[in-house]
Amino acid sequence: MAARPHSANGMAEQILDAAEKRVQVLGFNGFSYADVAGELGVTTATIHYYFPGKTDLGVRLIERYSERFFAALAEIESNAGDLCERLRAYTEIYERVLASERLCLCGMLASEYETLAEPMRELLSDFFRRNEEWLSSLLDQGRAAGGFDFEGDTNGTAIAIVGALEGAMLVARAHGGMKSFRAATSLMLMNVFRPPGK
Amino acid sequence: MAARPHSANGMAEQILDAAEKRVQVLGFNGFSYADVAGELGVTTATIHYYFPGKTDLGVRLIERYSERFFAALAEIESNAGDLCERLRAYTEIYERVLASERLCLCGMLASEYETLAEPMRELLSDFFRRNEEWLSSLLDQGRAAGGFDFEGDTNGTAIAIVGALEGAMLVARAHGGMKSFRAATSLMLMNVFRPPGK
DNA sequence: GTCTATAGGCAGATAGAC
DNA sequence: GTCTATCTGCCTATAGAC
Repeated sequence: MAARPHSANGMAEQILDAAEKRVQVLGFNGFSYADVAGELGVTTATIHYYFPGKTDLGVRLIERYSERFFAALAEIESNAGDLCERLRAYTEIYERVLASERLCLCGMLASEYETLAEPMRELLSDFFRRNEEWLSSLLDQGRAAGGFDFEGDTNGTAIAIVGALEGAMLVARAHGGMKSFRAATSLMLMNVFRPPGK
Repeated sequence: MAARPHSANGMAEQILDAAEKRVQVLGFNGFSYADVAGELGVTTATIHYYFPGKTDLGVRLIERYSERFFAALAEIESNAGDLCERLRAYTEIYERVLASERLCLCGMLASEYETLAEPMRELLSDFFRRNEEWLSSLLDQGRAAGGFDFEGDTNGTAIAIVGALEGAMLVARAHGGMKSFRAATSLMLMNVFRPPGK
């Protein structure tokens, strides 16, 4: 691989890393360019060079987070595990985020939805829609294979799972911690997996 | 009831009403004294007269919301309905909030938890703890009576229900709307109510 | 109780030197 | 690419007149 052209290489990624952490902890309206600049040892003008407006930064944050998130879902699919293990792996993505003392980037942004510019709103909606689609597909397969025993339509169940995990993270931080998050995931998994006839 | 002493009577409540709406839509960091003052036709100095600091206002908002919320739970208990109807009524509290194009005040504040002063954090934790307790009691009764068929401990199930409802509201606003919220509640209710042997 | 006036700080953003 | 310097605007908060 050829050497990168500039010494500044990676600055955009460093900015995204620092901003991402702040959004996941403090929210999009809870951090400033000065915060990020301070951590990186640059001035706010440098941040504006890479991301002219805060919405530009926000858009890239959602895009990058989504890319990684759905890459992780593709990773789950490429692994051999059965459908139960895949759903369990899905919940573990959220659990790892919470363990790092952050919340889901898109969950945080969803709470600020009404204050966000349109480009960010659209990407946020896409994130949840793609989660819903991925889970719906998994649930359909599980139902066809006989391993899952949930009731109701798969789309509704899928979006309910996303909401349950996002909400479990939210509540866990204010009350109950990781223990209450795990209670929520295991309850959800038991309900989906409960063997027919039980 | 005697006449109120001042023409200004009710100003504190009007401030709380206007601020509450803003927190439920925009978040605690998403509104300003100027917003509230503008709606009420007064200046920001008037708001500061009743609530010297924004944290004072936030504390009263949580206290008042909690009083009303737990009064609604007491109302549910005083009505004759069976345990299934009570749990259903619990979810309808959240549904009415979402129908008014707001989110739960405490859910919104939970997303901003790390930016809040300590007095607000404590009251927030109390809100979720009291919800957990109320639901735990309901679940214990339902289990003893044989009407509920969930697995796992009641406290974990209780906090999972709170998280599922909070998260369902959050996600519904960014994607799916009321339809996806209802899917989440009916899934949750079916799981708790599923008759043994099914 | 509510106002005018204003302080003091921090936000996002820009121009232009280097 | 990154800086210095600065702008404009909004924020929370306060002093003091009425």
